[in-house]
Amino acid sequence: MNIGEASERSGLPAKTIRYYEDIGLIRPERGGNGYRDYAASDVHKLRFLQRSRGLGFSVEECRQLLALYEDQGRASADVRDIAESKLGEIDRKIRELTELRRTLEHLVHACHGNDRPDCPILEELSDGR
Amino acid sequence: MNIGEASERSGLPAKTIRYYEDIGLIRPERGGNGYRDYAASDVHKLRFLQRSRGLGFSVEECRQLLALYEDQGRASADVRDIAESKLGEIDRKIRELTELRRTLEHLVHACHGNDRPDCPILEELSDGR
DNA sequence: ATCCACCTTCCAGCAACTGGAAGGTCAAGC
DNA sequence: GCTTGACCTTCCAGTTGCTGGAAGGTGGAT
Repeated sequence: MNIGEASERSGLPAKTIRYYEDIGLIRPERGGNGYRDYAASDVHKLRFLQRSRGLGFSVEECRQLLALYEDQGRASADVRDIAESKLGEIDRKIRELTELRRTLEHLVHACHGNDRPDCPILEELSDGR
Repeated sequence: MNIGEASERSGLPAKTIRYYEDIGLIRPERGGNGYRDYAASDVHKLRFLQRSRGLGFSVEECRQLLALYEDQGRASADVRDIAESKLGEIDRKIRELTELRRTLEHLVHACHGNDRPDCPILEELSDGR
């Protein structure tokens, strides 16, 4: 399929997909006309990139994550180690996100759209906590 | 306190803190010597920025999130609406991260460091799923 | 007085896109 | 078969969000 469809299916802008090719992340086939030709498995990888980039992994980290998928020697202990360390990072991110969520929800509930002056979070803040 | 201590307490490099000042996110006092002088509440905001940036919110989004904190008219419905939409985004991020975690864990368990050729995820991939 | 670790500004470079120009391709309709 | 329009190509420049380094001022300790 052409880049337009790959873009639509993966949720990544065509520009970004071309950029990912420039830096060697995904290497689609080329048709006789010079057009990029994406396989369904490429789209799968692009979606994977889209998700992991959106979650704060650097492109280099994504390259590693992707390598876990692509590794032809698969199942090596090295590869598993990388995956496990990424798992640790993901867990940390989930924890932080959950904490941020709690903070914000607290804010939403405490400040429920009226003008009462006793928002506990703002007081916390001005306390310097 | 000076920028060094603010950096240490917030987990942000001093460079980044100065950059955040450049773009108008945090405006510390200045001492007679021209040094930046951070209040404890500034550090609180910096920590908040550190967390939310690390979780994939853009600087502009962080500016909005921060505004929820700083809003002097506090508790307005507008402010609450922004907070609620951010809550939605956070929930989505948590969901995606959880999904990414499951995918990776699957990989770790399926490919447990030996050379057996039947990694189910790789098969899925080459299927084009 | 002289360290040395801190602070300042400024300017340059990097990562990861993003937009736009200039031009080639292809299926559809006349 | 020719044109139109939506696609595709490369290339180059700009943006965002830092990050490093130079050049120089500050301030507490010896």
